[in-house]
Amino acid sequence: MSDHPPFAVAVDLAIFTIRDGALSVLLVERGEEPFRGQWALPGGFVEPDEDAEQAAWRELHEETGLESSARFAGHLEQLRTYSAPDRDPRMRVVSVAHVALAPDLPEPTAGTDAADARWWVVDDLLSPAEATAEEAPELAFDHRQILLDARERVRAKLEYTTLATEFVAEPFTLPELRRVYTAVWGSPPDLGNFRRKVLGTEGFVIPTDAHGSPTGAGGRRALLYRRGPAKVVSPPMARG
Amino acid sequence: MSDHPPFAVAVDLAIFTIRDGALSVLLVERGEEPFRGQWALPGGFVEPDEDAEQAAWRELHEETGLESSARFAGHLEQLRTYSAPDRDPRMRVVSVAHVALAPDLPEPTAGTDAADARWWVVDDLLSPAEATAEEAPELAFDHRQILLDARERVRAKLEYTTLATEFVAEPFTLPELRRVYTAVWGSPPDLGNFRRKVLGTEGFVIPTDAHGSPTGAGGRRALLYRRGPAKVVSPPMARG
DNA sequence: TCAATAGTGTCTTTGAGACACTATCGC
DNA sequence: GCGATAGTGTCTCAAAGACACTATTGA
Repeated sequence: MSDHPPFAVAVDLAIFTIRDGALSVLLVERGEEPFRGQWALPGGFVEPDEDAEQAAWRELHEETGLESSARFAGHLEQLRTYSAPDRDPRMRVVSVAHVALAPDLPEPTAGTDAADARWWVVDDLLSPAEATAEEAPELAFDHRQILLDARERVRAKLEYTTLATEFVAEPFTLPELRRVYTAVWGSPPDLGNFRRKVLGTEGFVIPTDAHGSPTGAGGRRALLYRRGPAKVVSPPMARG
Repeated sequence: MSDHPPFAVAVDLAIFTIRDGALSVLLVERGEEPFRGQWALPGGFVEPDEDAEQAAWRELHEETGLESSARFAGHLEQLRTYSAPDRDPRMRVVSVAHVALAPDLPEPTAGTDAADARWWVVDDLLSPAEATAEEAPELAFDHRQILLDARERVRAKLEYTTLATEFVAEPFTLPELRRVYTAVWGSPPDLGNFRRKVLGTEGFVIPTDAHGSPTGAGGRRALLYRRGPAKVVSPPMARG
């Protein structure tokens, strides 16, 4: 009972954004063993002087290439810890997985130990039917399970929090915000009911007096909003 | 980036039960440094051949004294991981905290490295107003924060899951189940509305044809139920 | 003027909140 | 009978679901 065998402690990140109307996640192609050449969630080891959340922020900045530039504007939270004894063939590693959300991040650049990095459509990666244009790779380690859990966390939190606003850049329109729900849940919430819920929830969004640009050819210009201070939505917005 | 400093990985448990109508948690008095003599959540180090959840189950059995006897019947789930660099003065330890629920566990016996072990009323430990009969000890390490997070997890999960049934032994009456909500949320849900919700949620409880014994002196005998297969309550039961 | 998108109004249904009422027990 | 607890019924109100309708833009 008094021994405490050494472990390595890592963080892994499921970094989500909405690209072309689809929930997407950042993966890196591993440049080193194990799983060299396979795609994985970005991550790294926790340093001696930082906690897991700080390590996650650091990795997030490194992987998204926003290290030196302005601060990352999105949301980061701990998901859960994965600790199966054989999850890393090299040694005993427990991983504290995190979920990050961001509006419209730039195309990533490969980090120091990654051969490549790019966005993938989450449903392409997780759906068994792989009739999609993209080849959907198997993920390294237990990262498929982490990604499944991360997607479920995001889906659930859209129901009872204002987290969706973290997926859009300010200022944003209500149709943009609605497209976030459409991408995450898989089908669009009713337009009228969606507006009633968002606008009827105190502090969800703050109206501005400006209008957005037209989306395509023709169509009314939507009003622009900013994120409000509210964090929870009660009662929750029901998932389709 | 390629170094991976050694950590110890521990599990800590917030083991809850309802005793005398109050949400209670099991604490152990530490028999060794650091924090010798202070009260703490039970826990221990993860062994090389087990994952965190297995370690949590093992500790749960050890601490509740149910090791050799019949299997523990309650619920166990991961809460979150605590990893502040200075959370343990001896060395770098990350703790994967878990929450466990059980009906009516016996008075615990001190484990190998604990001087004592007993149940505490959670509100006595966490409320700033310490006008209670019990002296409310400061908790060792960051265990006060873990207990706060664990209580909030349980409170939240009573809203949208059938988790409350894990706090009562089968078979149970609806008034017993209602007392679980009363203890966790701090005030009793309306009796009629509570029954409507529980009985109207398919698979929450399964009726038997037996009646319970009278509670005190006089009063109708309540029908007995068993846990149903349902895990979620939708829409959620609103917290008072 | 038409297609496309943004936004409003309203009827229906569901379910929670509140609370009065009835039923069954020990004494 | 009475007090105590278990259980039922019902009125009201808040909010979601469904969907029709109006408004504003570019081509």
